[in-house]
Order: sequence, then structure tokens, then C-alpha cells
Amino acid sequence: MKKKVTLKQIARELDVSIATVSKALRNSKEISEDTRDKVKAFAKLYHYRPNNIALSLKNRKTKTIGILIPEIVHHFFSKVIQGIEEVANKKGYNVIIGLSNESFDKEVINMEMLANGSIDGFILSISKETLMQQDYHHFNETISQGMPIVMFDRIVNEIACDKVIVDDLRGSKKAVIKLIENKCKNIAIITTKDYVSVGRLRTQGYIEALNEYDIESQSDLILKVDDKLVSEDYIDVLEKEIMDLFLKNPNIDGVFAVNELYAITAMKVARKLGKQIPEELQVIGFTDGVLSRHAMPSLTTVSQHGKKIGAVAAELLIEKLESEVEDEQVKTVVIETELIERESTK
Amino acid sequence: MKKKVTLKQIARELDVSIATVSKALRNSKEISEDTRDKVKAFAKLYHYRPNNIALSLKNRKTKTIGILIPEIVHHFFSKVIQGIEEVANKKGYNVIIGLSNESFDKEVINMEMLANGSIDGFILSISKETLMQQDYHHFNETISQGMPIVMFDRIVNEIACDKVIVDDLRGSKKAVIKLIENKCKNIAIITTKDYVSVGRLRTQGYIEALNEYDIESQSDLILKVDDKLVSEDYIDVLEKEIMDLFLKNPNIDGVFAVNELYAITAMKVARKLGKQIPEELQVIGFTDGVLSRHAMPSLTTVSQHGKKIGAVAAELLIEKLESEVEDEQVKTVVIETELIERESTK
DNA sequence: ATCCTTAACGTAAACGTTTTCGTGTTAGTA
DNA sequence: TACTAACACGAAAACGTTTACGTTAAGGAT
Repeated sequence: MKKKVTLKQIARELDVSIATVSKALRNSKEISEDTRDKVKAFAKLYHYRPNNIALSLKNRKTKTIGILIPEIVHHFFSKVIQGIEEVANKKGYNVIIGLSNESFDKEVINMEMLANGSIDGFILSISKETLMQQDYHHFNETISQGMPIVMFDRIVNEIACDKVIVDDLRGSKKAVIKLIENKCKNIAIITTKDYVSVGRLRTQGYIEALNEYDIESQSDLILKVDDKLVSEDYIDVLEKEIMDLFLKNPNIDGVFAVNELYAITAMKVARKLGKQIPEELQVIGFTDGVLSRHAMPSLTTVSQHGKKIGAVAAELLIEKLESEVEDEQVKTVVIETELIERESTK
Repeated sequence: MKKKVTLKQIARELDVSIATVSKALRNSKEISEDTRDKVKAFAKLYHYRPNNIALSLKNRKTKTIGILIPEIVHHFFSKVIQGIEEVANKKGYNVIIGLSNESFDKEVINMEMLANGSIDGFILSISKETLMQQDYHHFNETISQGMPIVMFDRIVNEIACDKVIVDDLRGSKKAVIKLIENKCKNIAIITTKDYVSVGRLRTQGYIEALNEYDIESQSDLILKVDDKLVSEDYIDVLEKEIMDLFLKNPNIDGVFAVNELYAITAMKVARKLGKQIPEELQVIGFTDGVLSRHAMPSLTTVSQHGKKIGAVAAELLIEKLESEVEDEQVKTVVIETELIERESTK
């Protein structure tokens, strides 16, 4: 087992100084061609590669981006990571991942671990617990220490950093309008509790769409599911709540659900009740994941372009990292949603 | 914006040496209680945290694990990452991710980037292109430089490293036996080309199961899909191939598919042909993802326990990283599969 | 013969830690 | 009073780089 070779070892072997080796390898013309060739040959022979850690220490930058997300087994977040990774790699950055598991404490711990030199900047989406507790000190501290943050999807406006969001309001509005124009008369929404900003916005879009068409929104048709239900163990409870919704409002002919799982479950319940999709009931979901695409019938859905979100976030962060001037300005980029029509609507 | 505070700055402020500060913070009894308290108070006030990079350089270990996988938008791989992250974090390790995108070149580049000091060891699953080219020099070089590797799922035996695999052969055998015992007389398999080891093994399990019950395997019933089809753009081609399979063999009453997508697509095709599931056709998939759980009908499947795989891989790696003795022995841990019965079988 | 330039290399500092090995002061002992 | 031990701290090296600056020797110009 040959250990990694360092400049020092090459220097000793060739009987020159470390500086000479370093310069030779970087093609400095301070060094004679002879020596340069000799050093390079030796370096190639022994597979010399500069030690990243030493470089990081010297340059005070690590060329790595920290990603902090609530969970990874999730189509949207994986897509975002894919987007980040792609542009990060292209620009010579690595990507290091922390999972908060929707827990405030894990979010804080992870941030502290990564913030101490391991990374140059953060791309993150806030955990539900943090949103609920509304304690954002760890973000503000990190920022005030000079480490840039880019937030995506779940954001909070009070934090002064770049943000990449999807236009949740307009996205859901588009979806509901689609249902209205498809002649749905009683449109229900299956959404989450309000403290998750995206849930709140999507609900708001639903209401605005109805208002725009002079339809009165009925609270009966708004089902706010306890968000713990996204953890898929609670699927039975979710199913039951939706079943209740349908039974109490048998005239529902359109459903807008703020995520894939809710939409799919709504379809399942509808089928149990013998409702034909899309003839008797039309369904639209949010998040274009694998479920929407492969469900039967396949699900019309509002795509968030997760990969794009990740890519833009990475670009914003790297731009900030590599700009000389200290730009205190914060940007918010809105990624447009897209309604992908499939079989669950007419 | 207050920059990160270092030992040196604390030392200067308090008019002591750097060494004293360091020792005080680590509770060395070389330092008087007075000074210790003073230093600690100051450190707390200014949120001192040791710089990870400097520590890494000094200790020659980074406390980070490199994960290298073909793609991340994939239920199984996300699950594995989740498992790795959980045990890694518990033991004070971070996790850094590289994506090969199934490309040999990106795999090599990513390995080289990470191997130069950024991480202490690898957990990886080999890209398809690498498996096809059978060029494993980058793995062997990394290992010979003293950096441990743990492979999972897609492995190759020639490489001397720890491995965590699922028992693909027995898993698929179990599935096919289930179909046989459920009175299926003509069982087809939808699988991939042979160079992906897991595909080969699953096919083999299918054949062994048939043989065990004295059923002759018919090549007509073995559909080897070009694996590029897992990229979901090719879904139409996939559908067509399966349709052909069904049309040419109308007596098929059981299907075993080596992944979720194939299974779901088989169900979709069956439905188009008016075959009732599970009455006329029973289907079993491999990989317990979100599709299997939420399909209608829900899919009986062979679960690989991805999270467990990740957890075991991380444990193996960390064990090797932290053991004093240099154990050249390599282990292979087999994670048992589990047949999860749902609605697509009787 | 002296000075200057330049080519070719070495020295040392710096990044932020930890740790070994001094070293000076004080107090206790003979 | 002189010596020793304990205490409290500092100096310096080390991890692996890069780079500003210093040094040496050769050669050309005067």
C-alpha cells in the first residue's frame, strides 16, 4: 500500500526544495525546463495530486457547497440536488449533504458542523419544525459570519439571503382555473396546515382562482390535513379523512391536492367510491414526481421544475461566492410552474 | 459582519499564547482555573468553533464519508443515502455526495476529486458504463492508496473491498416461487441485459425457481429490456416491448419484473389488454419504492431494505476507518430481501 | 576587475489547529 | 540560603500547500 505522495517527499527524492516542486508543477517559468520536466515526470509516476484539505486551508475556501434539506427520500428534493450537483460540478465545486429530518435540532447541529470551515456556502430548505417554532437564529448567525445562504422552496422572508421559489400561488391558481374551465362545479382542495409557507400559498391560490370566477369558497371543501401525514405511515388516516370529505360532499367533481401523495390517495378513494376519473371527478396534483407520471390514470399536475430550482440556486450561490464585491443585495428568483396535463383531467 | 474567530485572535485579545487558549478550551489541567475560565468565557462570547479544515489537515482525517452513486432521483439510492447518513452522523461523520450519472468518466473524475484528502473513505455503487467497460483501475488505485471502499448493490467481485449486497438471487427466487404456488402456469420475467450484475442474478433466480418446480424456462418468456429504458423517457418503447411480450404469449398469467418501473408498466399494459389483476395476471416487482406502494392495485414486491444497506455499509466503513490494526480481510454482508405482499398477487 | 542583470532555486511565512517540550516563577524543603 | 518540585505558560513543530521575497552564481557590460 503506497500512501499518498506529497510535495515534501518529491522534494526529498529529487533533492530540491518543496517550493521548487510546487512551482515546477504549476509551470512557473522561474524553474528551468530541465527541473520542470524531471519533477513532472516523477509526479506523474507517483500519481501526485495536491491535497485538497491543505489547499482549502491555505485558500480559505473549500470549493464545496453544503446542502441542508428536510429529507432525501423525496422526488422533489432529489431533483433539486441533481440540479445543484450538476452546475456545482461544472464549476469545480463538490456537494455535501445534511439531512434535518424535519427536526429543528438536527438542522442546527448540521449547520454548525458544516459552517466551521467545511463548506463555502449553504443551499437549504427549512425544516417544518423550524418553521413552526419560528426560530431562525442559526440562519442569521451563519449569514452574519459571512457565509452566504441560498434558500429554496420553503423560505421565510425575514432572513436576508437569496431565495429560489416556485410560484406556488400562481401555480395552484392555474390548476384550479383549469378545473373550473373544465366545468367542475364543486372543487375541493386537500392541503396542509398553514405554517408551511408553500401550503398556505397554494391554498391561497385556490381561493383566488375561485374568486376570480365568482365562485364562493366553502370551508367544507378545504381539507387541511395534519402534515405529519406526509410520512407515509399515516396513509390510512389520510385516506380516511379524504373519504370523509367525499362522503360529506358527494357533489365534489374536482380536486386540487397540494402534493402528489394527497392527489394519488384522493384518486384511490374516488375509485373505492366508484367515481370515474376524469369523467365524474377530475384531479390535479402538485409536484411532478414519479407517482404522477405512472399512476393509473396518470395525474395532471403542477410541475415545479425541481432540477431547475437546484441549478438556479447553485448559480446564485457560486456567483456570490466568487464575486469580489460584497453585494448585500438579496435576490429572489421565481421559477415558473407548469401545468402538465395527463389523464386525470378532461 | 463579524468573521469567524480563531485561536490566534482570542490569544491576542487575552494576551496569552495560542497554545494556552487551545489547552484551556480542551480543559487541560496545565492551565490555571482562572485562565481557563477567562478563555472559555471569551470563546463562548464570540462563538468560537474550531476550524474543521485545520483539524482535518492536522489529524489527517476528515471525518467525512464520500458517497458515489449513479443517480440520486431514485428511491433505492435515496434510501441508501438516508441509511448512511443516519449512522454516519451518529458517529460524527459527514457525508459528501458524488453522482456518476451512470458514466464512467464522471465516476473517475468524482473519485479523484474526493480521494485527494476530502474524505476518509468511499461508499459506492458502480455505474453501468463502468460495469460494461469492466475498467476498475480507479477503484483499485484508491484502495491501494490506503483509502477504504465499501461497495453496495452493484458490485464486482474482483475488487478487494467490503461489500453489502442484497440477496438478489434468493429474492427473485422467492418471488417467482410465490407466483408458482399461486398457480401461475406461465410466468414471464422482465429484466435487464446481463452485464448489470443484479439483473443477471435476478434472472438466474427466476430460472432456478422454475427448475425447482420442474418447469422449463422458455426464452419467449424472458424479456431483456435494453437498460437505457430505465431512463423514463423511453417509457413508450418499454411499453411497446411489454405489449409485444403479452401479445405473443397471451397465456402469461404471472409476471416478475426486476424493478418497479417494469412492473408498473406491465400492469398498465395488462390493463390496456383488459387483463384483470390479480385474477388473470399476477405481478411482482423488485425494489420497494413509492410506486409499488401507491399503485392501483398496489404492487407485491421484493423489498431490498435500502436504508439497512446504507446503514450496514456505513458501519463497515467506519469500523475500518477507526480500527487500529490493518485488517486486509474483506467482508461481504448480505441483506436479506423480504417479499411484501400487496394487491397485485392473490 | 567591478557592477548589474538575470536565471534558478531556496527560505520562510501563512492558513488554524494540537501537542511535545521546554522555561521561568513560586513555594516548599533541607 | 540553596535546591527542588510543582505550576502555569510559551515556543515551535507538524499537517500540505502556495507565494513573496531572498540568495547565489553566471554572464554581460563597462
